[in-house]
Parts: sequence; C-alpha cells; structure tokens
Amino acid sequence: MNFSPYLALEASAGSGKTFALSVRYLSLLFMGANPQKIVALTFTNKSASEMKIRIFETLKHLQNKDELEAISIQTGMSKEMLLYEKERVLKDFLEADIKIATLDSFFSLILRHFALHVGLQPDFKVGQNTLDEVLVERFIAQCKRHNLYHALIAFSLYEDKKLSDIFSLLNMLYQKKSELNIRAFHEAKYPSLQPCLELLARIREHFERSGLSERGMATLKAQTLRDLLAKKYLEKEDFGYWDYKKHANEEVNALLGELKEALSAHVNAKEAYILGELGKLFSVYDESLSVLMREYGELAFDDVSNVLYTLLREEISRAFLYFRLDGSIEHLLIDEFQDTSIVQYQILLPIIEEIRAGQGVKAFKTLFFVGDVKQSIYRFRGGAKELFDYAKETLHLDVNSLDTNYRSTYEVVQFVNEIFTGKIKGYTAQKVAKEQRDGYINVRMDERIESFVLEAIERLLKEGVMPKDIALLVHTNKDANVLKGLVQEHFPFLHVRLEATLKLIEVRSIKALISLLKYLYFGDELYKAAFFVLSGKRWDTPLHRNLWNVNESPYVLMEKLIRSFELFDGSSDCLAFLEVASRYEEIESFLFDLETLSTEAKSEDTDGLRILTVHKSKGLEFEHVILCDKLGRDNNRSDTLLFSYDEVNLQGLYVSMSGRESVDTLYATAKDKENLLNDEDRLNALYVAFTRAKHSLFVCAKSEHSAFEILNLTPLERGVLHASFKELPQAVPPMSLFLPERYGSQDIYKAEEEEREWEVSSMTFGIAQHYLLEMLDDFNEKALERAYLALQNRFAPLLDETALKSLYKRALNLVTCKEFLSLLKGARVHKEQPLIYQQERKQIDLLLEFSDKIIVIDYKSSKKQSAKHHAQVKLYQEALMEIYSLPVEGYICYLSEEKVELIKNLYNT
DNA sequence: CTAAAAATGGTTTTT
DNA sequence: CCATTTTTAG
Repeated sequence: MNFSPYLALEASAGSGKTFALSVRYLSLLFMGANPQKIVALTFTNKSASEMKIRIFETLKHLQNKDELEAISIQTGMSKEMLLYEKERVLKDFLEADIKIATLDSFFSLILRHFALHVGLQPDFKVGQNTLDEVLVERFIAQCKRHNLYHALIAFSLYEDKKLSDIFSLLNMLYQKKSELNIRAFHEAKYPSLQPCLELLARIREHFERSGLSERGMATLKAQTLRDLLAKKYLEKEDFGYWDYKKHANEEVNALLGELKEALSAHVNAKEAYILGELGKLFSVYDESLSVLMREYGELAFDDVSNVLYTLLREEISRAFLYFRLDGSIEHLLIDEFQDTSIVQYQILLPIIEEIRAGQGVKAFKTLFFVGDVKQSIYRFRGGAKELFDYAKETLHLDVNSLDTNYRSTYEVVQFVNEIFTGKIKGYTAQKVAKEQRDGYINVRMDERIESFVLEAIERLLKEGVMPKDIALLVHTNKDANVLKGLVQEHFPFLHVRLEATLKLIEVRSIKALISLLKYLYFGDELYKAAFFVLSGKRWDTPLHRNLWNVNESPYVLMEKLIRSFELFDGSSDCLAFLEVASRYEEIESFLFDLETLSTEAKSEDTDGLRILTVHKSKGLEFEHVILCDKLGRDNNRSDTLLFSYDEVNLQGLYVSMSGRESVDTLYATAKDKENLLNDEDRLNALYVAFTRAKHSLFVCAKSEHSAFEILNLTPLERGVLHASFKELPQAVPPMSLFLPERYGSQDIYKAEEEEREWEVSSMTFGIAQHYLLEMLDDFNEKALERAYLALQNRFAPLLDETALKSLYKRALNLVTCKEFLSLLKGARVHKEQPLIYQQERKQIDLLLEFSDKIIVIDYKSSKKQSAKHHAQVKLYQEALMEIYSLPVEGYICYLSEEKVELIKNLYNT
C-alpha cells in the first residue's frame, strides 16, 4: 500500500493532475470511505463537472483503465479484488449525494444551512453585483442618518474622488474584511501641507539668492502634494546634481532632508485621514449591504464567503457549524490549491484541522491538496499561492510531485523547460513521457504580429489541421475580439469560436441594433451610418425613419426591426438583447440604461478555431497553440489601496500615492514587493500559456512592449509540424445529456479510428462549395454568375483555378437540375439556417418550408461517408420535427462535376 | 548630452 | 489616471 493520508501534490502543467485526482478519489472509495463524506473542491463549474464525469467513467470502465494499476498500488488491493468490488463501489457512488463542487457553491451550500442565523432566507440567490444601484442609494441615505453625509462630501472633495471611486475603495476593504480589523481605523484630521510648502519656500529662497537658472527655479514650485511628490530631488541624497549643483550647500541640503521628513509625516497623516474616513464609511457600507442582502435575498460571490466567515467567527461556534454539516467531512480534496484565497482557507480551516487531528485508530480521514504555484494567475481575485507552502508546513503534509509531462510533445516540453528554468523561482525541468522526438515550435519576433498570426493559421490549415484543434491565445478580451475580426476577414470560411467575456453591448450585431434604435429615436444621421457599416452594408443606404414608430414598446419595435432588416444572426446574444428590451416600457429609458448594461454575451460558435484569453485557457489543452502578444501596451495601473503580506498574513495597508516611495521607505518596500508579485503573476500567465500546447506552439512576439519581454525570447523554429491523426472530427453528436464525448486529457482514443483521411484541400473545397451555394440569391444561372464572382473574391488565394471551375460546374448542375428545381416549387427557401438542437449549433444548408411539410437538404461533395451524412440529416429531421410539428423530408444532395444526385433519406418523421 | 516639464496615448485577468 | 515619449533649455 502506498497511500499517504495527508498529501500535498505538486502537479506541473500536463503532468496528469486529473488522473491523480480521480485515482485518489477512487482509492478512497475502495478503501471504504463513505462517498457522502468526501468533499472535492474545484474552482470552476467546468472542472467540477469534468471531475464527476471522469470519476464515473473511470469507475465504469475500470478494467480498461490505466487508473486500475494506480489504484491497486495506492490501496494495496489486487486488481482482481478491485474489479470484484467495482459494482458495489459504483452503486454507492451513484446513490450518494456526491460533493464535488466549486468552492463558491460549497460555501453557498453551507451558508444555506445557517442562513436564518444571519437573517437570510435559505433560498437566497448568488449572482454578481446585482445590488449595486440600490446600494448607492441606501448607502447615501444611511450616511445622512448617521451624520456622515457631510464627512462623505468633504472626503470626496479633499481627495478629489468621485462617489464611484469611494465605492470601489469600500468594496476593496469589504473583500479583505476577514483579514482586516477595520474598526481599528482611527479617525484622523486632514493634515495641512503648509509645513512642507514652507520648507520648499525656504529652499526656493536659498536658490533665488544664489541665482539658480530659471528652469531650476521652476522646479521649486509646487501647490499640491501631487506636484511635490513628483519632484526628482526627493529621490536624490542632496542637491549635488544638475543646475542645483553649483548653488547647493550644507544648509540647503539639510533643508531637503527636512522636507523629505515633513513629506513623509504628511503622507502618513494623510493616509491615516483617508483610512479613518473610510473606516467610518465602511461600517455604514457594510451595514447597508447586509440589510439589502436580507431584503432582496441576493448575494454577490464575495458576500457568501464574507457572511460565512463572519458567521463562523461571531454568530455561532465553529463546532456547531461543522457539526451540522451532515456529520463531519472526513475526506477533503482541493484542486488548484494555489488559487485559494485567504478567506476561503480560513473558512475551510476548521474542517481541515478536524481531519488532521483525527488520528484515532478508527479514524479514516484524509486530506489531498493538488496545485501548482507556477500556474497561480488569480492574485487579482484573491488567490494566494503562498497558502500552498503554508498548508504543507503547518499541517505537516506529505509532499509529492509529478514531474513527467504527459500532455506535450518532446519539442514543446523541451522548449518550456529551456525558457522557464531560472525564470520561475524553483523551476525544475519536466520529463517527457512521449518517446518520439516529435513536436513543433515557432517563435517569431516582428512588429506585425497580426500577419504572423494569420500566417500561422494558414500554415496549420494547409498542413491539414482541423480548426477545432487550433487555439489562439491572447492576453485580453479586447484582443480576442480584434483578432476574431481579423481572422474572419482573412479566412471567411473558417468557423471562429470566441470565448471571451464580452459585454452584450460590445457585440457587433448588438451595436448595430443600438445604432439603429438611436437613429430612429434621435434622428442623427451618424447613427444611421454607423448602423449600416456595422451590419455590413454601404453607409449611405437609404432608410426611412418615419416608417417606424418609436413610441411602441422597445420589445415590439426591436422585433420588427430585426425582422425587416434581417438582423437575426442565430446567436443567443440577439435573443438576450430582446429579453433585456422587454423589461422596458419605453425606448428612452431603455437607451439610457444601455450604457451601463452589464449583461454578458455568450460565445458565438460551438466548433471551429478557438480564440480565448490565457486566463480562460487554464486547465485546457490544445493540439496547436498560437500565442499572440498583447496588441496594446500594458497598463500597470495600481490600486489605491496597497495590501502587503508576509507569507499569508496581512502586514500592512497603505494608501498609494505616486511618488510616495521616495519619502516613505516602508511604503517603498511594500510597493517593491507588490511589483515583484505582479511580475511573478505575469510570468505564471506565460507559463500557463506555453504549456497549453500538445503538439505545436507558435509564439508571435512584438519586439517592443512585448508581454514576453521577461523571457528573453529569440526567434526560432524547431521540429516538424504535422496534423495529428489520432484526433477525429466530431462524430454524430451524443444523444445523452450527461456525457460529452471527450472529457479527460490523458485518454488515448483508439476506438473510433476509422477510414478518415483528412485533407485540407477537401475541407476548403467543401467550405467553398457551401459558400457558393449560400451566395446564390436565386437558383438560376444569372444568380450563379454573381455568386461565383463573390466566391472568386474570397477563395482565389486558397483554391486553384481547376477547383474554382469545378465548383462552378457543380453549382451549374444544381441550378439546372429539374428534379431539384421541382422540389423548390412553392416553398419558402432558407439558406444556411442556424439551428440549435441538444445544445449543439448546426447549420442547415437548405431548408424548404411548405404549408404541409418541411424539406431539409444537405449538400455534399463526395459520397465517402454516406452513412454519416444520413445520420446527420436524420438529426436535422428530428430537430425540425420538434420545431414545426410537420412531417420533415430529408435529402442529401451529392454534387459532382458530372451530375446532381438527390437521395432521399429513408428515415421518416 | 542631460534632467525636468509638457504632451501624449491607451487603459486586465473572473468564480 | 498613469507611464512613456517628446520637447525644451541649459
């Protein structure tokens, strides 16, 4: 047996973390743990559900899994024994109320148990800042009642801060509430800058007497603290430099020392004032917020942990709290431990300590923390990677590390090792699991990163890589959006899947709609032009404004607009926007509120090339990764409040002021530390990005202001690029709701390896064919001429003359095919109709709507996989059946240069 | 050639 | 609102 009851596992990228987690979980089950008493926590819903599925699947097919061996080693049970026990374990597992969840949902669950203790109803909602607007109102009202209104205004004026700034400060304090003793903030007076200004005046007098140059004298003028702190001489020992040099003496240097001291004192006094005011306001803020939470039954993410923590500390004893949790928790597994925040750890600590203390003979209690401090990139959200080492030490955990990479090819692992050794503190090189010397790396440094990104995509596609195996990683959501536009412009046939958190109002089609609404309401021609440009038409397209009645309800008006301008793009965004509109009675308030609408857009496509931020890519892996430098420049905007930590304990809280570091050494050290940690975070983000690639990695770096600067990259190209043949295109979508086709990372897919040869030319050809047919606005030769022109414009660089000619011939066959044309008679024709069915987005080539039936036609260019074609059409038929409740006929239309073959699908609805 | 002031330009990452 | 670049003047 090789089972360590209290274990911390260091799992570098791609080292089989998911494998280790499921082995651990299953080992616990086989060793007799009650599944009810195992809690496994992750950070995202996605990884929680993946983990559930992984464990279930592993157990179900245990005999064929590598995990069997590992479980046997851990538990000391023979494989035969495990397989014998399997059914029982599976049954227990399925019957139990499995606690594999995110930290957030686990905490909400606990809080629901005790909601009544804090005056909350157990059915409270958890969402994001839903209470913001009411909170402002309530906060101000409460300030008035507590005679703090005047103080609020004075504070706002002194600090030249808007109410929203003060609010964000208060919110920041709120997030650290559990670590700070805000009540200990003492009220302090607003300090006078006069002593500092007087010292400066004395320095000025000195230099004036000695005849300092005019520009030198100018540097000795200041009105405000800001001006003063910006002075260069504060950073110097004395005035022995520049213009001052000739005129400096002991006396004036001593004055400089005094000035620095006075400023230091002033800065600290000012900080005390600000914190004192914030402390007063905070109690009102905190109170207003908790009243509102009770009234509305709504909590934000931070509120859950904050309320829970308060509850734990003040309202009821810990023992009672954890006693009520279904007996006690006996086994705790935490994934991505490096992302845990201090509050979260504090909440879990009683559970952890109880497990750790349980050393009796009968007690079978275990801890298992998995993490990788190199992948800690969520410091901005409270993630404290220091907790991992802290936990290992204070809880005396066994430490194990996984040092072999099972994800990436030789070249990728090698490259990552080279780049990060010596850069990330304590980086140890990973071993390669894959024997072959395989893989491809391409680093290029160029001002025009966009064109390199496009080249990389083209290169991959030419190599026969499928779009879904390519991920384009970027640094910001905005970059993602820009690159999406660029990629689509250059590869119009390519599906692009944007996984960015965009606001609804930032989506192009929604922007267009808003412009149109604004034009109708305000009448400004600029909005009209914006609308047409955004929706891809000429800016001077005529539009009659008075045909529309803006006094109708926004919902009704928008529905009409969407219909008549054909703005519906099949995306859920459009529907979400309509949903928002339906909340308003008249257009004015709707337009007014739009600016602050924070509803998020959904991703736009379920297949195809993926564009996502590095942060989103964490925990994922891709066959081919193109990593793009940040498009803009970086912005080290520091927060107003600076929290300084010694390991896991909050040591100090500072109010940032630019230039404060030159007069205040404590602040200077804290700021240095903060910058260091930010650098580490950035480095970690790059580590995450580089390690997503399985086979190939393209790095597109700028030569200046590059996000990769810390890595000292040099341009290089190594290894051989090729498409992976193991990966298969998606088969017919699974019918079950529960199990997606792929879930794990280490599995090798042998089963479905059929007759698939993948050629990019045939793919491009197929896409071009669809494009040509989509462009046909009618089924006759004239329309075909026009469509063919469009085809040439877009596909000429990708397809040769013969291919284009062949496409034309095939289409010509279609528009002259009598059998086909007779099908069309009397139908409403829809082309490239999007369809969402069983959570999959489909595109129907041709949909014919009759009063008594529906016909769906799918174009294909070869008969190679006819069985699959039939299955696909059958799926469409089923889906359409549900929508129309009419009989649906399905046809597959095989287009060749010689003839058109229309084959009726045998399946009947 | 240099330091300081003035002008400029671009503004995260998310459960 | 901040960091970086450009301008300015000695």
